[in-house]
Amino acid sequence: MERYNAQEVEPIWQKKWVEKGIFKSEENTNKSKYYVLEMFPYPSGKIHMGHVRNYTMGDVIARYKRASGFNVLHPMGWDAFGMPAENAAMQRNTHPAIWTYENINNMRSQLKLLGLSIDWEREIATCDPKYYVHEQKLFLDFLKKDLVVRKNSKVNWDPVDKTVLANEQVIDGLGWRSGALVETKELTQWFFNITKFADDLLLKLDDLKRWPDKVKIMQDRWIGKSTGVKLHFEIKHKTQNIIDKTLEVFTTRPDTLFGASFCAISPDHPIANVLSKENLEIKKFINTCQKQGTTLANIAKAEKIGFKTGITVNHPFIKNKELDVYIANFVLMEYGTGAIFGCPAHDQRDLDFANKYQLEVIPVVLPSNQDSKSYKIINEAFTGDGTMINSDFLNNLSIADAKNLAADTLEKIKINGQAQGEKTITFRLRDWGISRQRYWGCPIPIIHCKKCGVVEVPRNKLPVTLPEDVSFDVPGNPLDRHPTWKHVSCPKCNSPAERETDTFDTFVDSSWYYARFCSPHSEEVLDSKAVDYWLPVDQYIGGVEHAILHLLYSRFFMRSMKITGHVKIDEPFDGLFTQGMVTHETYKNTKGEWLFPEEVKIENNTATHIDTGEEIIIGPIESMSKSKKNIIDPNAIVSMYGADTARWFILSDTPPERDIQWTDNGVEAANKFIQKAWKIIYEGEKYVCKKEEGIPLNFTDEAMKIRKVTHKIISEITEALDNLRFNRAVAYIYELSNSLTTIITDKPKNIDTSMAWALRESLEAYCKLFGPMAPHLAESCWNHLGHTNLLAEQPWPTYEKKLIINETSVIIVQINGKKRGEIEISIDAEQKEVEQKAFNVENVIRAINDNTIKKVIYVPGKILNVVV
RNA sequence: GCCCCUGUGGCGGAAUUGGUAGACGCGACAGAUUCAAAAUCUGUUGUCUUAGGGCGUGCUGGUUCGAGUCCGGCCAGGGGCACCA
Repeated sequence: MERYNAQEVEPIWQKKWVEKGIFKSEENTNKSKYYVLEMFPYPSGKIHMGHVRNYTMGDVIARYKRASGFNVLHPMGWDAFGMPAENAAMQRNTHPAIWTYENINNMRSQLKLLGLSIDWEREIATCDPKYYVHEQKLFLDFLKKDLVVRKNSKVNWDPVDKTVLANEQVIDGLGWRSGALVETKELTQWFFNITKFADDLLLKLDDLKRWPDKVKIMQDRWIGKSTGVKLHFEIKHKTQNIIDKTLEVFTTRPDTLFGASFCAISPDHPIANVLSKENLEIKKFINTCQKQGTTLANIAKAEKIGFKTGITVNHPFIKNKELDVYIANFVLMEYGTGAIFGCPAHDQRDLDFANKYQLEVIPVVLPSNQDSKSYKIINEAFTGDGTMINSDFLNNLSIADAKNLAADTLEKIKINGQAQGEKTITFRLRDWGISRQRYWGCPIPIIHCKKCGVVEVPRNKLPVTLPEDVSFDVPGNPLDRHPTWKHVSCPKCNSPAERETDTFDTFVDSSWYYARFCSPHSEEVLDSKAVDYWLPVDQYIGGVEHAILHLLYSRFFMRSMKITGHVKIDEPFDGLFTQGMVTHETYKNTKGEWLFPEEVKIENNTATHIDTGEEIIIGPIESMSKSKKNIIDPNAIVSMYGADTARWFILSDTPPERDIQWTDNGVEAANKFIQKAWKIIYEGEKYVCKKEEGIPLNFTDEAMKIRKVTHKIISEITEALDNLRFNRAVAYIYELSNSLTTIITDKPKNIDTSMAWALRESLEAYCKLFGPMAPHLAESCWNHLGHTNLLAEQPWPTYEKKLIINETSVIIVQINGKKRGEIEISIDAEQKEVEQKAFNVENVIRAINDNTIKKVIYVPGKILNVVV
């Protein structure tokens, strides 16, 4: 027998698939469609094991669905804009475009080695003007429908690099590259009006039945809807520069108003701002708060500090009661109105604050097990359910009723001609800022004219492309300092004007790429026929790290594209699957330096350096990362074992949503299977009938046995793949392998025609079943069984129901819930019959002994439990 | 602090949703083959045992004829959010 040589064989099948174009997809309204999509990669230069896992899983689904008769769309592209290209440009003095396209070429060829069933003719790169011209059109469409707003916002500004930093690039208040103290700068920026859909984005989460709950919960909390009351406290005493007559406060607990003992505003509140100008101590205090916000977050989190402003407000319900207004470090300007009233008894933060400044603590909610006279709050606020006390007209009500009554009452009271309070809904979600002061992104198609203001670039002048002659040797945005690029004439009045030099956040690029894949070459933004046919994505697969932003932005884009008439539906992804990470042991030498796995030799649980023999410490298992060097290069695995081994390993043993640990033993086992399967087909083929032979009338018991196993396993694997349980599918493949091995190693000499037929049936099903997971091997096996067509074009095997139902079943006999024996009996046997047989089992007789039988429970086909 | 997930042999993990716990794989041990090794194949492999069984799914209590699965309380590990009024 020839050893199966994956490295030699795999390219041959890959070439055949391409030649026959079997992964090309076209709209075909006669067939049900199935759109499989994996999150497209950032072209960093090399694929990593995370990619292998992601794309292998998608490929299994794509191949399985294709075999199951679906018209499958399975495209691939590149999330090609973004900062790493600019960083590379700075470090290596190359152009971002050159670096990016080189990386794309590398990664494309690496991905192709994996034998993925991708329609490469649909490939897109977001940095391609042919792609982003449509993004610019979409932006202008959104602008017309008021989905885009322009407003001021604070950004992290690195004064050395002269650039805006993302939050994650600010480390302890310093720029990650320059180390400069990051400043807060106010810039006018473009925003997508995502808050417009806040309610709908929240509500429709319920309809996403095939999304992980985890992701839905995260989005729910991110949107952060809360219902409450916006209260206008009348300001009683104030300093001269304060012009406000009321202090606006948001609360979800209007029921606790009678327990209010102070008000507090955020250090960033406009009133605090005014005060800081007239009072140096307040200014100092605010500065301390702001420092704590970034650097000392962990230390400061416990301590609640405040500053008494001297301003007081009137209590809305209690005449002549005034509350002091503090500036407090724990009040956030970004949430609600940036001001609160404090009810220490029923909010821990407020209680901590009140205890520090000796403010009164009035309990207004009484837990059911407490007495109102003795009930006191000392160090722990009570946030549970109860009845109202010390609350005048709210007394004895439940919290819910008190909330309603308090809110209704506030709406009726008028101060300064307006209601004192109104029911309000607030969201944590804020509008999506999309302006980035960077070069390597999609230009925002806007021109700023001194006379006409903000002017759209006319559609026929799109795309606004990036200038190529830029340098990265000086800090700052190359678009801004380019000698000619930004200077244009106003499309409206023709006078000198300037281009917008900001580019889009790269999340914009990835918020609609899945739609563009439906018609990647269309002159329109989206071809409605294609989009209506293919969308939504039936199965989207990617890392959970995109649970919020990318997925929420995409959901926003679909809604917006619906308003602009590009699509007809709201939700982009019908099914979502978030796969786990790939992990590996870590290795360090005694100096504490990380080592690559290939530098380490492990014997009997002790590790030594492969060259020097020095002692190596085996560290914890962590997700593969360059910094810890615990990485395995997919290329190395593919060139050593072939793609099928890598694919097989990544699918085996570990459930796909969990982290998978990469081990050498695991890879060996995967490779062993590849060889074993080939051997089964190679040896088994000697005994099978001709492929055109018809089904025999009768089967021997032996033949029947293998047929039954085969059909059972077809049904199991079908179910496993329907539920993305790849590890279980692999286990069932092994089971069939074992059954087939037994037959083949027995080398049946007088094989009869029914066995020859059953064996062919089984071997062909076998190939088809592992086909989606090890596609190259499957083609070789299919070919060896005498077929000249491609397995990738064969239909998924079906099972006969009657072959997976047994005529007899094994009934477990229990005494008091403990297994005491088993009997085999016809599937439709009556309970009486089962009992009779069971009571003749030696073990059962012994166990019952002299005890009297109290009760007998019979679960048909499964269990007979005798209670004695 | 809050929320979510996970906890089953030496290891990765199965268990049709309340019905034989440990499928399948790895590792280990034994045997076959071999001059020998690798590879391959065949067994054995939760644990204690007086060989009848006993005990076993993080701990603990409960519901049930019957619990890995359901409910209450805890413990541990991982992830997410974090002063959200």
